[in-house]
Amino acid sequence: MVEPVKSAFRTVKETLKHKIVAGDWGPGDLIPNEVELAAAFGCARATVNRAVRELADEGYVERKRKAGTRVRTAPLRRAAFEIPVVGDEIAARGSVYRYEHLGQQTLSTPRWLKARMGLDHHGKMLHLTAVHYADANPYQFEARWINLAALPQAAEADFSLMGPTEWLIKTIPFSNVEMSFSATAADEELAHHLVCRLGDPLFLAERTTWWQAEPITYVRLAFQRGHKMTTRV
Amino acid sequence: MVEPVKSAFRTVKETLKHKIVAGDWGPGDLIPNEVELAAAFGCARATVNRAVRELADEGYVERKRKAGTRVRTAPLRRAAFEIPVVGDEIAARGSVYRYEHLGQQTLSTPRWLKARMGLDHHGKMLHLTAVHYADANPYQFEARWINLAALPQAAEADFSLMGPTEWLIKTIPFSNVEMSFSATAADEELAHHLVCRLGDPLFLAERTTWWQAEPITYVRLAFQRGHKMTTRV
DNA sequence: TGATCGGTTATGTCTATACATATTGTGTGG
DNA sequence: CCACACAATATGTATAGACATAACCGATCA
Repeated sequence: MVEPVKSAFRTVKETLKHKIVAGDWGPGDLIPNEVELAAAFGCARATVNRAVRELADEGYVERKRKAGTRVRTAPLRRAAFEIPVVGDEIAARGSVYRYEHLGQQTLSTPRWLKARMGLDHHGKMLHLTAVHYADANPYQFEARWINLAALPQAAEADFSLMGPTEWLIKTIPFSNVEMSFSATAADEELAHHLVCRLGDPLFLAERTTWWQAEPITYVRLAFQRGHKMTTRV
Repeated sequence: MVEPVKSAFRTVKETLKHKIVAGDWGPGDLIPNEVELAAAFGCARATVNRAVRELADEGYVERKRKAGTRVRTAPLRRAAFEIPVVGDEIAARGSVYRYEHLGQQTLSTPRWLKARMGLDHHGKMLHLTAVHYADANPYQFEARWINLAALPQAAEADFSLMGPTEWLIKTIPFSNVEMSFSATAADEELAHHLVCRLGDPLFLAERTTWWQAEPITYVRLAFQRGHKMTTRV
């Protein structure tokens, strides 16, 4: 547990947050304005401003000019996940990570993929499949498409040594991402590689990545049976 | 698309972010210090500080006293979801929301639930089941347990009118939550209520809620076949 | 009645300045 | 050559003061 360093704006923030969480100030209630709070806490308005601004960012209050600051009526329920690289995730759990490159081929872009990536022109895709292992157990099956029109270097990369995820992070470290999560039934391929039965329910993550508005890659990650993705808010 | 209002710190932030995303400054690179940036942008150091601090919060850079500010080597991949109340979610998609309360009973806490909620003492739980509909179609099956030791009022609440989620938000608007997502196979009950086949893969969300360190409720939400949870980062 | 125009108010941002604090690097003495 | 003290440095926080801006509210006028 990291105990945050004391500082005036943190004290103000924690004090106000406590009043909200404990219900002293209920949803919809107007809280004192910044000048009053600054006087009450004996600090500058800028200090109160930072405290209350952060509470607004975190979804505790809503602020409006002239109208003042109110406790949110419908508190924001946000879930945030850190998405680690699969190798790091497995290593962090104390297991040995192994990556098996199954194969790659250059294909013309399937229709469904063009729709998903928002591509209008024709072009080639590099298609890769791989399995990620934790110790001796298959952990995740990866099926990836890389847009060769945007990333021609991918054709020359050697994905038997470095996984496509690592290679992509190295090549374009900052990108925009759309992720979606769902459930799917194991087909022949998944059942074989993840060592489960045909039709078993599997947790599925899909991710499309853009770099400067250009679609780069789409990946479909099927997790081992029973996998859970967890977060604490 | 919301075009953010122009302001100096936003300009600084966007300019720096662009340099990072475009690769002008690569991972690990040291960026100019606040005084230099302030001079370059012709603004006060506090303005630069806010810009860079927000970039650090968003995972673009790492800051250390005396050592300076560096572009993150392993950019944080975060996925954030807004978790709406199911009724609002369905209404937002333009469908008609309907809620069907199936039943409720008071039970002693099962062993698995005590483990999950971190309860050591014995006590009663209110167990509820319900189905949420979008138009005529079942959307989500809800199985919920409410800790009566922490929330005795729940025993008197009428959950045929107001869904347990709404009731809980009203009762304890601000709480801590642990969520997890996985895939499961439809059992008899789920197949019946969600109108799918036995064994169909379903997307599952589980949520445990605490209020001031006290466990309040655990809920298991099974979504209609094919459901996807999507987010854009 | 109703639309419009200012004035008032609370938040939003910015500045200049100051001191605190973590961390690095340097130099000194053993 | 190492340990330790100390200076240098970049970020972290706080201050008072100022002006900007959105939004509410009442007054004025068609």
